[in-house]
Amino acid sequence: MPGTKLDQTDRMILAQLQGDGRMTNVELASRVGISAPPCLRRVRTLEEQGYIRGYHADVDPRLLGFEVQVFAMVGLHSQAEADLVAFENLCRAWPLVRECHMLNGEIDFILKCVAPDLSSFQSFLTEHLTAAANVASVRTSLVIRPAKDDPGVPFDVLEDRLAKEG
Amino acid sequence: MPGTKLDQTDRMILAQLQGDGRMTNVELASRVGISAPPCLRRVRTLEEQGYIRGYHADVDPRLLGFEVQVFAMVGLHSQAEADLVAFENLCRAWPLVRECHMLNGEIDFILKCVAPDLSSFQSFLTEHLTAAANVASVRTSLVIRPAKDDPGVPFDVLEDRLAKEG
DNA sequence: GCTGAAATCGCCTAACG
DNA sequence: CGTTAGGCGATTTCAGC
Repeated sequence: MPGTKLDQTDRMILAQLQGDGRMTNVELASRVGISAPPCLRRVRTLEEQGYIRGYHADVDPRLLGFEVQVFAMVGLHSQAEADLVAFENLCRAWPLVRECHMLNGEIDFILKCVAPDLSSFQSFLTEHLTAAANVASVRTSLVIRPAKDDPGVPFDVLEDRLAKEG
Repeated sequence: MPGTKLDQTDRMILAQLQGDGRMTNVELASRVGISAPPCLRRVRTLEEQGYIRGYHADVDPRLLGFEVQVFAMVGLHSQAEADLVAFENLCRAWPLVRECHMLNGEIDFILKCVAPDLSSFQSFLTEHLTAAANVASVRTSLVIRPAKDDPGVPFDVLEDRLAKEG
């Protein structure tokens, strides 16, 4: 599906749209040094081939009343594939769970959660997460403060790498 | 700074732009049931007041050659504020570290990292992260597969909550 | 204050070279 | 990939609720 490999213009487009996803196409085109029509064609292709998975406004959870962010490290009793998938599907159904990643090592999953306040998170924790089938252990850590939250991919690292390879 | 409280139209705008940050303003206006000019004014206000922190294309790291995603749990020797800030600034300077959150409990920080491959991550780990001043312990877990990665805030939970309060 | 309607301006996006 | 060109969206202005 990814099909074609990207040239530097494509990578510049991705870097620009990662930085400002609402930029107009003419602005984008001028920044990457081509005219608008081919720029738009490239963007459409990048979307179709999956390089761009979507565009999202970055909304401040705290200002909207979600005061609490929590990381939850989850261990399961069974790591059989069917049981892993079952737990992933549970996570997808829980709106307070925003991210769920399967890990190697002792922790099976890490979950990034938000909640309006501590008590509603505790309710979720006791009534849903720790109560779920196959869940063996849950360790939670409150986010005291977010120190860095950059989107996606470091394009400068990518360019460095490509430069060294030739 | 947040100043005014949001009405339901504002929250619908946020929910829509979180779902598709590149939607045109007329499309957005029709979805939330008002005409384009007031809709645009609301969006600008939401941006100025910090409810919308930015717009970002969601770029696929793997297709761009970042095959490895890692969570790193970091413990520090000193939790004095100056030392915490010093570590946060290090993280901000490391491009492979995409997120850094200060936590309560035994773990002081959790880092979400990306890297082109395992060996470049190992290099970063040994030469930079574990070598950094004040770092006491680092535990890393590779992401086997991402199971859920939803942006921001669950607006359905927010609306439920507001409905119950009246 | 807010919204909506009209008008202008600029962008998007075909078709073609 | 660039240029042209027609249609649509964005944005200001102004009037009404």
